[in-house]
Amino acid sequence: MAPKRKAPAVSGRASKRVASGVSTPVSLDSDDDYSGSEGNESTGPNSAAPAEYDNVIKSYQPSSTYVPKKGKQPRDAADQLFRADRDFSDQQLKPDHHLRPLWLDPVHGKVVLETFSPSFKQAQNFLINIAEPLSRTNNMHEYTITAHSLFAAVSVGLTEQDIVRQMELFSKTKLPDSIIQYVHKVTQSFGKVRLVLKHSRYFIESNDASVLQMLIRDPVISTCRLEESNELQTEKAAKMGPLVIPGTKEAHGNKEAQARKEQQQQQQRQREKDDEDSDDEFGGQAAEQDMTEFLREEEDDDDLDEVHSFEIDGGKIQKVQQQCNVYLELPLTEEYDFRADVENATLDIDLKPATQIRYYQEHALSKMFGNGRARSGIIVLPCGAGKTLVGITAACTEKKSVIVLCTSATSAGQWRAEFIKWSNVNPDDVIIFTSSEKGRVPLRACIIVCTYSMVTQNTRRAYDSQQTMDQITKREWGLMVLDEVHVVPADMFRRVTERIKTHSKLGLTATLLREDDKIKDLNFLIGPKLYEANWLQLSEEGHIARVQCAEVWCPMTIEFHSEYIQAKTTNKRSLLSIMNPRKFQACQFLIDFHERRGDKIIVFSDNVYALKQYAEGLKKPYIFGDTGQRERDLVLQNFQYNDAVSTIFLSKIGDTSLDLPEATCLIQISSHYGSRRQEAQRLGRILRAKRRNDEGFNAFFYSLVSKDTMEMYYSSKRQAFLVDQGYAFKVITHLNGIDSMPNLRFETQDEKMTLLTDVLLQSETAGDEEKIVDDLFSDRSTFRKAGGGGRKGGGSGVKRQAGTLSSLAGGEDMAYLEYQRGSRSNKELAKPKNAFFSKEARERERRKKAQRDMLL
DNA sequence: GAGTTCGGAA
DNA sequence: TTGAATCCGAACTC
Repeated sequence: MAPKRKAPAVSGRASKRVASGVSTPVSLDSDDDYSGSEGNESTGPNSAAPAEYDNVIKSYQPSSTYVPKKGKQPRDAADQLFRADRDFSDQQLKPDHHLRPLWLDPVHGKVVLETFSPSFKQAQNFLINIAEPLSRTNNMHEYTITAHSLFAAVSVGLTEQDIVRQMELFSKTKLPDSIIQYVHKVTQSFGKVRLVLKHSRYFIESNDASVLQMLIRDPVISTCRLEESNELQTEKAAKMGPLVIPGTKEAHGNKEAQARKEQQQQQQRQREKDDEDSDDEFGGQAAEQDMTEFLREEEDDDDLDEVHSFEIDGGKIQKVQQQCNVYLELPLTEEYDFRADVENATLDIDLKPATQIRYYQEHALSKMFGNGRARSGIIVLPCGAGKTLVGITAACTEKKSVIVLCTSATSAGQWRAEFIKWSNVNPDDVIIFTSSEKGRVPLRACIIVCTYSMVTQNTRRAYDSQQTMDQITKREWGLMVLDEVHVVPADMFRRVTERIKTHSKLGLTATLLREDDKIKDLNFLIGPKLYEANWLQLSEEGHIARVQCAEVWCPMTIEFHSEYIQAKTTNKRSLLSIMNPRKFQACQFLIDFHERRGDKIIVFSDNVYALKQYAEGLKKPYIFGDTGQRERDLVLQNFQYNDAVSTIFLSKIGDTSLDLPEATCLIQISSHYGSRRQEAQRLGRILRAKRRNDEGFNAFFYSLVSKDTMEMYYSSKRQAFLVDQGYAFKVITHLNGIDSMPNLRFETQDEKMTLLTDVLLQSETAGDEEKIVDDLFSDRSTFRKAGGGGRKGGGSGVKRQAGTLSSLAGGEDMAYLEYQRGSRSNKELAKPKNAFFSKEARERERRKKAQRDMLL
């Protein structure tokens, strides 16, 4: 028997959630015993909590029957990390705790996983199912158990017993009652109620009539009902046999694939065996069982029951979902029994025989189709790991009409191409619906690929697109694939789930995060997160590239820094820190270094002015929003095929809309505040590097940061996601060899000063272009006034004139002249047509010429 | 094809 | 923790 040891206090993010919670049983002055956290019991100070707190309380973490040690008075700043509610030192450790990898926080539902533990792998597989990963660093992974994460666990087929049994197995301490009770409470209520689409009508369905009776009485839900009576409809539930997902081992009869598969399986078994061996040390029974087997076994257990239901208004689904999910903690699961569906036509589609999906894709799909039906939910895979193929395989499994939504017209085209590439679908059945390509929607089963905006457009719809839209909203879809699903919660995009009637929804994304809190809406708009891949694991296995991340600290020059200190606006400050000459030099050095290694380099800058300065200063081609399509293609083609062009500069246009499989090195010179998603997305640009399988290949990711500026703060914030994924950022404070580099820009004081004055001038006028442009008309102040406001202003008459100079260069005279001449509308006349006066036209010409010179 | 409008991002 | 300012793409119009 091991002596009683102290369990460490845990602190961190999850605890924040509880900070304001009424339920936290912390009290420094009360000796009352706490019988629970519900807050409406009459013991303890919480009894005073007003009734409206009820929901808040409910949504909190494990209802705690755990009573921590009585608090002590805080003594110093660090003391809050060891507050009474986080001090679990009185928890009894199991004798063989060193073999078990989990630390459980009985109050906040936080879990710390030791990666060096012998049973780390099984514990991780298990935790992925029941908890949200917060952070995965070298030695510790941090998870949190929430209502949603448990909901996801239940929805992929785990039972309360499975969860408790495994937790007990992995935990270093005896499983606290608070957690057992929480799991019980949550699993009892979750997965009980389903949302079902039948004959274009929506029903709330359950095997348990009493739950539905309760819902009918709910004031919000009752208003969403279609029938008046309290009678429920009742019918027998159907039962189905097992299902085979295409592209998996069961699906492949073919010998060769079989052999290959078997070899892989054998390796897999060997790996598992290794893991098991370590298991046996403490007799882990359940851990041996792979999660997918769990899923298969847990199938069809509700076949005996009758199914009860009531109908709700199709337009109020979101309201019902929100009510159930957020307030009643009774999330609606959406499952589509597509094999029993005879109403909707079957789509003739299958994966091409040679197509094999990777193990994690299969894993993800087995979560979706685990019980023979299609569950709605979200699958998280890093860029380049084959999200598209997951979507296509899902479509091939259901074999019903599919609608694919993507963010841009380009990616719509790519989806269509991928469908044709991987499956045997008739190309005529894959229809693109964007503003530039409006296919006709046939009545038969088909695949529609369209942009979100095409579906969500509210006003001014072209006639033919309205026609197509009607076709889409009128019919029932089997599967809706939402690409880049993290964009969906934005209020606009909510409409897609409202407008399109679909039986199942599959969300795909690489980065399930936003800086706002709308991300949690996904839980009821689409469904729970079904699967999330571990980036590091995939890169170790060679599915995506290995990446070295580094943050390069560039000291500010004295002049720049003193200007930075004095700068009044953040705009000026950020420009100064971006244009820091030392940073420019670092950039130049890194480009040179990697070009010589044979890398293809992308340099990102959010700031367009800086982008131009850097690119032109280094004589490299660049692309930003205003760059025309033809020019873009020219630059990209050269980047891809021309060895002389190894570096291109991109504005944030490159974040999403360009496909750049050649890139192997990425340098970031400025970025948008603390956006973790942008950082992750940019990293994603090099994950699909074609050369990733070369021996010892590494991709590189640099962030250039000016020291002693806000950039330092933002940079650390941005990295949070990647660090949580397990990436390590090296800090480089000095680039070896930069001092001896020939032709370094901004070496002389003169050059630096010129740059500084340029930057200062720019920062004063940035975003206000008309001020600097027009040297023909010198009295700026007058015509700016005359211009009638800026971008947002201008109630009547000519709108948005001041957006560019052109609107008012030479002021009203030009416009007036044209007005007189033609009979065009006001709007059109506001801008002078004469290219000579247009700064932008001149600028465009100049740029085109410069780029051509560079490329040819 | 160029320009306008709108909405999103964070 | 919030907001302004900026950039960008899609859809539509002519």
